[in-house]
Amino acid sequence: MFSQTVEYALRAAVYLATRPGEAATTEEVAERTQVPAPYLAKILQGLSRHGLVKSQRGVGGGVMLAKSPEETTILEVVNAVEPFKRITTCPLGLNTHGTVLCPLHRRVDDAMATVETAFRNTTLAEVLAEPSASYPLCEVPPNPKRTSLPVRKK
Amino acid sequence: MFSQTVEYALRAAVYLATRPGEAATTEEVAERTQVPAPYLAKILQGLSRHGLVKSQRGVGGGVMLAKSPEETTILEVVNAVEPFKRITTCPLGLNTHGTVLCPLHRRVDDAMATVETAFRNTTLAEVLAEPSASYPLCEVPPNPKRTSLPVRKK
DNA sequence: GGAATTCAGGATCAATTAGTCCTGAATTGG
DNA sequence: CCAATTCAGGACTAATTGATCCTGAATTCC
Repeated sequence: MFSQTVEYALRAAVYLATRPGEAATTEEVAERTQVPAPYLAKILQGLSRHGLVKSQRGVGGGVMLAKSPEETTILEVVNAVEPFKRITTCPLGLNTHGTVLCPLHRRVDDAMATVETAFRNTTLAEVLAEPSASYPLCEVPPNPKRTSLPVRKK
Repeated sequence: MFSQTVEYALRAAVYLATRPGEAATTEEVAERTQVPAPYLAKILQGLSRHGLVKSQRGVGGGVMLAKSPEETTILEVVNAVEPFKRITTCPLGLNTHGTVLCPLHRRVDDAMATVETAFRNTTLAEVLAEPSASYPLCEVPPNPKRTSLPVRKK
């Protein structure tokens, strides 16, 4: 129901939320979220253009959330990569009755509205705070803060 | 959020529900639902294979709902063309914690569950019965019953 | 300044989805 | 039986989505 890209963007956002104010490299996020690194780079670019994350080049750089996890909703993340498109006019193009949707599209749009609202009301902080048997990304806890430069592998 | 194919299948199903027990040709359904006829033919084939519609070849043939509109839910239609895929296991593939989803995927799946339930609880008859300012497919009422063979155009 | 690091952006490729077309088989009516 | 009708199914094309790769620009450290 949601695209691969949305799924990837949410994973990345949640991971970044575990390290607010701290830059993580694309490579690191990719490993922790199990997303193909080059594709994730594109997605993060998109989030950056939409002002959801800030990026910094060079040694010690990377990407970090632009706002706090408390202020970032998962709807914002979704909208940044793939605008949540509600049904506002008749999909058949026959706008013979203004903005009133037919019963079919009314019901479909109602379902979408429910999802949109749920996503609007959920912040990254809430996702992280939720008591659960598993960590946010089905993973072990986040990396420790980088104090020195990471050792280059090979 | 839903694919074009799902949208088309729902339109076709709703249209057929306006004429229960009566066969409509693919061409007729395509015109009334504004769906490309050859593509709709494929979709109806799928609905037929899943037992949602019955088809009949030859003069006077066409497709009709296999069950009554009261017994056909929009979830059945959706599932016939594109199975509603809930999140049952960790999408990261790290099934280190059985069937417990992490908080992120728990919330996403909850949203999907809401939609699935709404669709399961809505029949085609309910869609048609809903009082509204517009007809089910943003259209004029359905064609009258075919009493004689339709005149070939051109 | 130079080397290493890290993101930005474009070009490209592969896979999936959407849509078309053609031939054949079933059915009906003369 | 023959012609018209109508769906079934396969082959094919086009558009979108998912994914990779390469070059360049910004940044840091020495």
